[in-house]
Amino acid sequence: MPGQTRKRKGREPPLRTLEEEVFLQLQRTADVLLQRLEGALKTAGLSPTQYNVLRILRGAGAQGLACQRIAERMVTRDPDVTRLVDRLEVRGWVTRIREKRDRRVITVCITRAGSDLLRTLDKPVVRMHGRQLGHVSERKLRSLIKLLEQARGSQ
Amino acid sequence: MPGQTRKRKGREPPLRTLEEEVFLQLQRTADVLLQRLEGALKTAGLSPTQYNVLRILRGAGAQGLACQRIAERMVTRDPDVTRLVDRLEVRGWVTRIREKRDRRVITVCITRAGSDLLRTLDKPVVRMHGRQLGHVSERKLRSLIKLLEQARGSQ
DNA sequence: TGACAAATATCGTTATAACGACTATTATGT
DNA sequence: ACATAATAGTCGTTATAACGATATTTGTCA
Repeated sequence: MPGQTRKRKGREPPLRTLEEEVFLQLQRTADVLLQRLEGALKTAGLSPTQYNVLRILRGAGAQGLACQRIAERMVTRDPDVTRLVDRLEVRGWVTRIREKRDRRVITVCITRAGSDLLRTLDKPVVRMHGRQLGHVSERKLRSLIKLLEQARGSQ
Repeated sequence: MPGQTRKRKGREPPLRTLEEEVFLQLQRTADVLLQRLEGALKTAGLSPTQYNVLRILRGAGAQGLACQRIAERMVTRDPDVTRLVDRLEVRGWVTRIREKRDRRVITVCITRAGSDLLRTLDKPVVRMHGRQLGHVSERKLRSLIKLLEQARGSQ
């Protein structure tokens, strides 16, 4: 990691600020936890992003969702929903429909196969999250959520 | 987001657990803060990962660091340090030396140009982090760090 | 109505990440 | 000393992300 505290001759790199420390811890923790999810999804051939989109679509139900609405709800931004959906469509997990009312809009729906796939993942994913964070008390988890919300609140 | 609470006919998706909620908040917050860093680094043509490696190398000083040591210290894992270093080398920010003592090892050092580049970024990055998290009290930031450490402690 | 702006999605291209296989070098054990 | 394993880094390939530019359709307003 950068920003050491020990002295060296010449110009030293600046000390790390508390804010930067938070940033680094956050990135590091997010990465570690993400790796676990990747592991749980690997058998299904899904990336975390693809999994996220399928779950969004499952939540949307039969009426589906426009691409832009999908983008808004994603955990991590991805400006190119088109190709993300492309891959899901090729594998038969979603379908696309061009809206008649507003022909600019494409509505995406999860298929039966997509729902089935998700269902096989529900329990493993919940278990994985349990193993991952089960050792932290509920009180602390709630506190963590609050702090995270605050941390990105200023955006 | 997936995992709604409202009822629907047929099988409903399972409710979201507290652990999963923490996971999602964590990913979301990490992503939002990362975007800010990307913005601050864009003028220099650096990605957050490249920036991270340069800072690691600055911290290592003149003696440099083996590729594997770099990988260990990175904020987010990247198994392919080779090509990451390739790009930095092409742009003149690092140099590579094959070690005589153990010829399997390549030691990477930051160049003067690399250090200069980092120095121009130091203040903007600190300021950016300040804007990003300055509205959260020091006490809360410290609490957040502790919780994040705990959250990934079980790995 | 017609010109122009805004919204929506798609696609071309380049850069980077991900996954393995591979090479070179050193350590280990008999 | 030699075969074998372990270590460190490189590279080939495929998939995905990032950045713009480009249709297409709809809304706005003079």
